[in-house]
Amino acid sequence: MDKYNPKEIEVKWQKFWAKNLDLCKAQDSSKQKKSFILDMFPYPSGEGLHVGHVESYTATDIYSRYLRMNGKNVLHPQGFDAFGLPAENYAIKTGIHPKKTTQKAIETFKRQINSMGFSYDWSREVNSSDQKYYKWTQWLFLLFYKNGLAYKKKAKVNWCPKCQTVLANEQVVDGKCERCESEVAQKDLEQWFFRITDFIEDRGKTSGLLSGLEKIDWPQSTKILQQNWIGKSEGTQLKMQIEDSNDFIEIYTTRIDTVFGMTYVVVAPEHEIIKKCEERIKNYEEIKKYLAETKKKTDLDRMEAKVKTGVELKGIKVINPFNGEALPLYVADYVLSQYGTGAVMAVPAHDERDFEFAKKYKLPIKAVIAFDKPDSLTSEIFSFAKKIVKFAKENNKKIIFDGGLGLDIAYGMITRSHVDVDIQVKKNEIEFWKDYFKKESFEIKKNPDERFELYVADNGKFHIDFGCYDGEKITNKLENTEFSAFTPESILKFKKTEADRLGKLRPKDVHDFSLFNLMAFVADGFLINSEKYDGLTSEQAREKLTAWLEKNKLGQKKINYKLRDWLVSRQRYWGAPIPIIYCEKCARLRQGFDGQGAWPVPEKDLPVVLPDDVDFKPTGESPLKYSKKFQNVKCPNCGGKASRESDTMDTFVCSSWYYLRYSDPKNKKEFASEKNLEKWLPVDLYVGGAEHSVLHLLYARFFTKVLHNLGYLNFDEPFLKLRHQGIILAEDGTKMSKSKGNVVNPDDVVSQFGADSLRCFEMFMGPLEDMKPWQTKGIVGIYRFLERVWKLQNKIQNPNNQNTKLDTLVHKTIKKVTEDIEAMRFNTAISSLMILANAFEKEEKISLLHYSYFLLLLSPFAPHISEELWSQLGNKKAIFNESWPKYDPKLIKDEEIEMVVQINGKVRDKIKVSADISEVEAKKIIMESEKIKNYILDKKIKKFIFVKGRLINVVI
RNA sequence: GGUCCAGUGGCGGAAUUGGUAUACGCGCAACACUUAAAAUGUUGUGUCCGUAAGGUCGUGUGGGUUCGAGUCCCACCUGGACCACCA
Repeated sequence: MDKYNPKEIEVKWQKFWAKNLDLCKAQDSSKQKKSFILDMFPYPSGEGLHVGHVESYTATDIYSRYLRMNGKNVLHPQGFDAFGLPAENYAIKTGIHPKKTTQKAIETFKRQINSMGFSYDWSREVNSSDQKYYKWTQWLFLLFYKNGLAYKKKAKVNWCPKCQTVLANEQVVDGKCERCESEVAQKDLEQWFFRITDFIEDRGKTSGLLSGLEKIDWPQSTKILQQNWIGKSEGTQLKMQIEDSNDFIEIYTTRIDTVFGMTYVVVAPEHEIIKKCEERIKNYEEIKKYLAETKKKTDLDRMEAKVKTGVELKGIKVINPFNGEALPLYVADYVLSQYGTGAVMAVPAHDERDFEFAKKYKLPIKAVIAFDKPDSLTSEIFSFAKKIVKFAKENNKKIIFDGGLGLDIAYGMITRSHVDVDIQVKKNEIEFWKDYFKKESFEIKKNPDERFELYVADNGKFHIDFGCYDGEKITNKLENTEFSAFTPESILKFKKTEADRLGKLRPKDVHDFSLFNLMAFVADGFLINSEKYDGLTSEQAREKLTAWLEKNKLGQKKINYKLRDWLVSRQRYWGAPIPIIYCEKCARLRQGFDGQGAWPVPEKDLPVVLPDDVDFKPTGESPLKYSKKFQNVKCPNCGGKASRESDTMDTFVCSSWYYLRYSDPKNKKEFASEKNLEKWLPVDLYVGGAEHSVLHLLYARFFTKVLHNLGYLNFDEPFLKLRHQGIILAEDGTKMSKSKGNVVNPDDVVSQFGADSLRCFEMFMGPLEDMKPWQTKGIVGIYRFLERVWKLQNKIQNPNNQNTKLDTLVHKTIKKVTEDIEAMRFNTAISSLMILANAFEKEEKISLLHYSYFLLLLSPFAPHISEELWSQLGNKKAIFNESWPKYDPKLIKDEEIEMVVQINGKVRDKIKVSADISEVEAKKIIMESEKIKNYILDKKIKKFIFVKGRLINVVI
């Protein structure tokens, strides 16, 4: 036998698999049950494959191989998300065409992927920059267009000055470009959008982007992320008249219950009312100046500004329809024009931002929500405290008394005040006080155990934390307070310090302290200062107030979303051209954009091919505009001279439907045939990074929903089960990055240890979804394990006497590995394989059967070595399409177990007993044990707890 | 600021979902093999006390529920991820 030489055997078997393509091939016509196991197709970057890719691809490869061995017809394809900015930017720098760099990168990726032994069905490879693919991306665009789901409009859009293109909202992070991190500016441009907002809620039989989340098996965190991104909020839209005019301002609020606390109104700088009322505004110059200032600010500036700014529109008052109050109107950039109506009612007593603004401009603060009645409660407990003190004096007892109002904090704000009383009594007088509190109908919940433990007494109105002291051991807090602490002054002081400590609300900011008592942000409560609505709960009030508005035609319920329509056009070259033709002549016929007639490219003329004769230098306009080859086009309607849309599509459009194409990648007539779509989709398992939680995953769901709604698909969620792989960090715990030079190149690892070691190591590092640091040293452990597996073949011999202990372990391992793969717990699967290998090593001889089982279990993880050892055993068939072993339930049962003997829950002994020992027998055995007898001595046994096959616990 | 997640040896991480905490691997130590080293193998490896047998404490901190808590509940501390002026 030779030494374990991964280099040699890995190349050998990769060649074998490449020659026997059917092994990986998904069978369109097979009757076996299908399973579609998908990786997010990679962007073929020049940097090559990353260990992070290897992690998720290994996971899906193990799963695919496992399913194949279980007789499933598995579709496990791979492809390339080949359009995108990096290749184009590289082209700008070097002049090398993106097509070339992309092609080269794809070759590298494929070489690296194949060197890992992944069992992809390459016959179904897709490449989004291939015209055979983007023909269908364009076709889908037209389908959207024809159904009113793609439209062009002038809008304020995110503009990245460095990338010289617009960006989707989703691609702007902290006001910066997701890609190059330069600050994003706002520009008014005419752009193409997809109506993703039409699919937030259910549409016919198609479930919406929100409700669809309920029926798919995705990580909870990802679902929540999508929900938050969609940002549904239910509120009220309210019309408010401008004093002495017929103009109205419409505002949106989720807290109409606080409407009586409105003390001013604010509009966004972009709000139309400013222009509309220009003549009436007395300080228009000042306003103009402010608007100019805010226009200069980027979104980032606006967000980072810690102090809110704004200017009053003098001469204009807005009327609160509920009480007729005329309120001042402000323009301030803390109000966003894109959300709601771009105008808000300001309730400084109950909204933090309004509060801040009101403080700065000295605007009135009116509280209209209370949370309980602290004043009445305070007086009640105050009188009770007096009563206790009096009683103590009468009976010559001494107590230490501390108390005050406590503040409950939620959302970082005060939501409720409650009464707290701490009483400490002398230890030897505790029985006396217990009796007293019982008489006062306090429930004593827990016996204080005659020590310094508090217990809670509760009479339904307030509770008392009750403890005792013996003159020495009292808490610091109580030491100096005796009962003098409990005064109205001390309560106020307590509240002040509490608020100071929180740093949230400072009483000095509020003129009237009783107001502070009642003030709270965010939370619901009871209405006060609200005329006939006083006493209602916030929830009741919202309903009544909205109903009143509806009756008077001043407002209605309104649902708002944060999600906007998806901006899909890009002023860049390396993407799929948008298949639209503009004709000036036809403009009258079909008013489109900028007075042009916009015509979809006829289906027979697809694809609109990306031309080669372009200058990549970004000018702010699409490079395609200057390609003669590209622009030389006739109007599909009148045949006259026309021009093409020169923008390309966001690469996320290409990746929103690629999974459908895998079912029928070579189809020239359709994006995929109905038959094949029905055969393979939806995707059964999708694995990829959590960074795609909103962008790609939301867009892909949107595409599926559109196609379902239009009758092309019979499912409305593309990915039934989704799992994320965690990021692999560099050894120092930081992110791997080229600039830091701490990137681990899979090629290096493969040449040193082999692909099997890398695969197994990445799976062994920890749970798939966890973020985990790379450990170069750790990989030798896996290599040693595989080396030992290699050497184990020396021990194969068919021993006559069956080794039942090993039998049990082998079958237990089959069970464990099977369950772990199903649940994608690959780390523990490998560890149980190691345990079995260690057990084999301890044996002088192992049976061929046991070893074969082991290899079958190992093969999805380390396919090369398994295949090699399998063939060395003389097997003709590749282990690749062997059957997955089944465990024998009879064999996994231990005959003898170690029963744990506990005394009061502490392990005191372990006794070897038969596995199905009964409680009676177990009792008998332990009562005879000397060790246990010593513990029990003459103590009374209260009871036994017996857990079959596990432990017995003696309670004394 | 909000939301979610996590905190277990020197390190990566296990723990049948409330039942022997630290599986498996790395590292470390001793020994064997060797002229020597590497490689490999064997043994040991949470803490404190003890020659030992054995015992003590022990899963971020403090409390609670339970015969029994890494696991459940409450409060706090620390770290991470995502979102963040969305009215």
